[in-house]
Amino acid sequence: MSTEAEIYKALGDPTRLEIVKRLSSKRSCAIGELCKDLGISRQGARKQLQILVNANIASLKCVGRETKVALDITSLQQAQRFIAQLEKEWESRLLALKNYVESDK
Amino acid sequence: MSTEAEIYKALGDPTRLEIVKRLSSKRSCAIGELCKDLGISRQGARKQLQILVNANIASLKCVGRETKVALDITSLQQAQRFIAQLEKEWESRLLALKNYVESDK
DNA sequence: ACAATATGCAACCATATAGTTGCATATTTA
DNA sequence: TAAATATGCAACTATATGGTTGCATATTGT
Repeated sequence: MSTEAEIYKALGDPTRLEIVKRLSSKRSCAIGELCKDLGISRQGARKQLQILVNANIASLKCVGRETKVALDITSLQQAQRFIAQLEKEWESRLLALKNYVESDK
Repeated sequence: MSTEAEIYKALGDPTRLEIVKRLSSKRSCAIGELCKDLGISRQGARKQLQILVNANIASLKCVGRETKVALDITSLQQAQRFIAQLEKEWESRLLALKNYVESDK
């Protein structure tokens, strides 16, 4: 399991976010194809992919001589839930403040 | 306006995420108070705060000799919408695949 | 006025990060 | 089998990052 910070950190780089965007609209693609799209070296792309894999945002599967990359949405959902929780606390605090102000009328 | 990657990058550090958590349950607090809670130097906390401010996740307001820090949820909401959009694309792709497979029966 | 408090700015440091290149290995195809 | 393709691993580099300390400045309380 990844921590929230790990997941956000993985998403917090333009190259990796671009990878995630591309994977979200593709079924899966090979590393070689991906690095051409990104305009960086294969090894550069591979390093970023490993970070996404470690954060459970992407998964790799060897198929013959290719390595297929696919998106894994579980961490993305975890990240989303975390923000939703923050917003919930924020809103309940605002509500408490509102009640306090109104009780003072 | 911040890019998605900037927002995630800002959230992708344990110290900054801790700051965000604390701010979500507090109305606002001074920098001095915050750095004591975090167990790091005031300047260390200040640097992290500036990153959150640049990402529109926190805002600063001078009040006398204090600087009050408050959460700004607009960027958090933007980050959440971005993930929601990714998931939407992901799901529609899965649905298309499902339809394709079933049409093949 | 003066001490205490709360802060900002800048320099510094150790480590992490994003990318590169070179070389070795496994799979496919001719 | 030999060439072409797709990849992994390791070393290297320049820059970014997270934190520190030192010093200057503004506000508050006695």
